[in-house]
Amino acid sequence: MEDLKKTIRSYAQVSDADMEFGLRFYKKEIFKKGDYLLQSGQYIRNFYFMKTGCVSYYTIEEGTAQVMEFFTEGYFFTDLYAYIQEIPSESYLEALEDSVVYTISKTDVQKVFDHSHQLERFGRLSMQRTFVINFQRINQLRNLSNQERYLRLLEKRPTLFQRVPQYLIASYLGLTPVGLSKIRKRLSQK
Amino acid sequence: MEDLKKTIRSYAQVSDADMEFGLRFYKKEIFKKGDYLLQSGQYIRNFYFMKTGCVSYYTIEEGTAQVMEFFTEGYFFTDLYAYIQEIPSESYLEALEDSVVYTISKTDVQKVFDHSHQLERFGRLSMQRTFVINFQRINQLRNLSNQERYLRLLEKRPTLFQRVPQYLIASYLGLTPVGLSKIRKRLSQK
DNA sequence: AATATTTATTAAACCAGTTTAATAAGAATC
DNA sequence: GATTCTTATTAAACTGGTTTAATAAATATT
Repeated sequence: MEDLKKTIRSYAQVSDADMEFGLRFYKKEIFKKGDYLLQSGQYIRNFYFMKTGCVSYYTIEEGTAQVMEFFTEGYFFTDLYAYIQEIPSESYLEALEDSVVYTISKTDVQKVFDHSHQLERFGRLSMQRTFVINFQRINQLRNLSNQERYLRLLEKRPTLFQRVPQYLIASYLGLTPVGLSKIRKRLSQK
Repeated sequence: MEDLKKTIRSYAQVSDADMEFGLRFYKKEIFKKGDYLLQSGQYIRNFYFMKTGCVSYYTIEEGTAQVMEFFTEGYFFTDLYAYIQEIPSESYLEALEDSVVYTISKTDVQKVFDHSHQLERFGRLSMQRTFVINFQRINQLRNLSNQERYLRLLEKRPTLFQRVPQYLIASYLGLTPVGLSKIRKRLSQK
């Protein structure tokens, strides 16, 4: 769990004792391609850390998947919206590849935060990080064209395009497969 | 500062001693209509709580204002993006009405969190609340039509339409004034 | 009250996406 | 290697917005 430890310490100073206390609650889990970590209607009880693999986070709107995010190596993830509010999820977490994760239950997270002010701070700061990412996301949705968002994704997460079918990337960008195909054609003609 | 106190306690249990400790750092400030609490290029050093009034939070993209949010009574606000990252702001906070706020500096916030685990928890939970709101925002940008978003806003914050000029609301919805006018016409014809 | 300024609507031409449907290309399975 | 299934592209008609410009309505100023 070295990479989990390192990721936590990239957010906040945590003593060895507190770190050990916290890490004891994490368990390793393995999902096969196609497995669901979560399905719509279920309560989400766990937080995840992606060791290796890829999980898509999506809802289904009027019959078609709307991909919110692709979680890859080093991501902390869950259905944070349902997790925070303790409401049944309206989303899916599906392994797009065989994936290895470390996972901790929400009740254990609470124990960890109660026990350690340092780890509660980690919790606050990782929420802040999530805020920053979501803020950028909103800005990009508002201020960039679809073509620009496609180009940014290509630049920022180039490996995604090898790992994930294009129609899911189209969905992630808020497009239809046809729309993305048009953008790609337009770009290739220059 | 009763309403500030009440709002804090709506997030987390806070003892009278800790609450008193925290509130001592807040100062009352008054802004006149048209005043800037923040301008692009400046560092934002404070967190605000809106007692009475209205402040718009916007960037300028290619010469035109892009309104991110209208902060009204009971809102905690700042340019959270620049605040968290301690980078120069790219945004403006402008009073659309004479406004009374309570404000605390970031360094004092840090003091408060260091001193009180309960208030650090308030900090984490208010970040969570912000996450939930941003998440809904992203979902609405992705999944709703402009018309639907207009109708939701009308339903959720009806008083805004009396307080704020329509072209700013158009901007908030990610539209041009012409676009919003068309939507309103289309709706009125039914 | 008259005038100037700001804000909102309308019209016309345009554009980047959509939907539907057909086709082509690629990957998996027998 | 042929067949089937999945994924990507293309075409055509359509749609909900955009831009620009003119006009109308509301608000502020003298």
